[in-house]
Amino acid sequence: MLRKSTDIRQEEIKRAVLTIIHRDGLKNISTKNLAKEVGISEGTIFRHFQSKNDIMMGIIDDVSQGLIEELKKITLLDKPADKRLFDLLCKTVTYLVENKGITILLFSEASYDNDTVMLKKLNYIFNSQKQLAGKIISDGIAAGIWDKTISIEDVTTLYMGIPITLNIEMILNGEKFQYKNFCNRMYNLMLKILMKT
Amino acid sequence: MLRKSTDIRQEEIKRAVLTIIHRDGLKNISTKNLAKEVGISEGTIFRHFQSKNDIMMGIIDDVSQGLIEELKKITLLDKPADKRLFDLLCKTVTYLVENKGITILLFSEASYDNDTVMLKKLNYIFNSQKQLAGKIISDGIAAGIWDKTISIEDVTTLYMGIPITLNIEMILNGEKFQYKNFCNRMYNLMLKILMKT
DNA sequence: TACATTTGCAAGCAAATACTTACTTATGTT
DNA sequence: AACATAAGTAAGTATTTGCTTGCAAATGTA
Repeated sequence: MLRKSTDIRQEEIKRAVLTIIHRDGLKNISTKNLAKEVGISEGTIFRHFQSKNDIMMGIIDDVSQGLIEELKKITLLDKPADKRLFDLLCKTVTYLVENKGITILLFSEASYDNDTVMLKKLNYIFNSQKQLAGKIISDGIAAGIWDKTISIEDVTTLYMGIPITLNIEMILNGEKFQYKNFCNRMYNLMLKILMKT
Repeated sequence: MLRKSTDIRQEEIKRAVLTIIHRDGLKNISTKNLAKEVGISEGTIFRHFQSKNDIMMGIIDDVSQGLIEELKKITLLDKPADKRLFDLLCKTVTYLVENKGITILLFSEASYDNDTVMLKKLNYIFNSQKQLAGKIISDGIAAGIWDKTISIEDVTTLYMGIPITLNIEMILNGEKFQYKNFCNRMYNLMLKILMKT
């Protein structure tokens, strides 16, 4: 009987959630299937997590501490705004491609039970991204490289559509979808919006 | 005992699905809750639908025959491309606001069980919108009002982010979210992308 | 009025759900 | 070697799930 620490098992279980969502769909993330995927018994899952909801919360916290913290660093770097916006977008796209299933989870959890704690966490993830993009755009305008007449709120709303569309395409078109150059292509469109007229 | 025809009951049941999703979350669309919302017994639901899955399929078919057919009409109207693009976007936004819960349903069904029939229906809904927008943009370029160097595929990908972001905002910000002028604001951003340089 | 059809419901079904219990076994420490 | 602790399991729990059954009553039609 191979034994592993709670730290390691927690990571394995969280990873299994994303694997199952991406491969088999949301319907199949039962604790029974989760256990099977990891190769442990169902009871062991509850040795390492208090509840199934705690697993989901854990994954969402990972996104906050992983992706969002990375994006903050990019935003605060001492680089021109256009470079930072490009990096911000590409980092997000890369993260979503490498963690397939995460947007489905975020979206479904957001819609699952109108749970306020969950909604706050998801609001943070969504609005952080939006605000960081807004910060960079604001910097670019201040630096004189972008159009000062545009509405930052509107541009960031449109910006937030990019990662979400990416996920819809990933679900619907599966392996066929081309993420190569995806961030470059979307970045160029954003540039045209920000461009001075 | 008040009795209604299957036609009417089917509409009531489908409407109840969207109401519950929007008000209480995805978790609560059990046949028991559905029956309670409509004011009938659980058994009666299965008098009017063969299965719960058939209810979902019915709603998705409604979107195809309702929204998508409307959008097709707009696309084929004899109007300038810019007017049609505006109408297309506004019709979509209006539909989503009036049918709150529908995007959650579409998205969750798409991710629920990797069911090919369902995925085909959803692919049709997604790609139809994308193609109709592409058709209008292509017309606008042919008419000489828009930039012929842009990638229609890229612009329509970005375009598809708009209705989806709208929904995320509706879920996360609830009643606070301002849909007023939403389509105008997004339309103006699209125009800037399409603009000749 | 007679009768077939449609719509309704209460009660029940097997299967699945998240989670618990009682107990075993491996592992690190003294 | 002795022991405490952490990690594991099989077999349960109560509850919920989508769906069925048998029968009653409303409705349309002759």
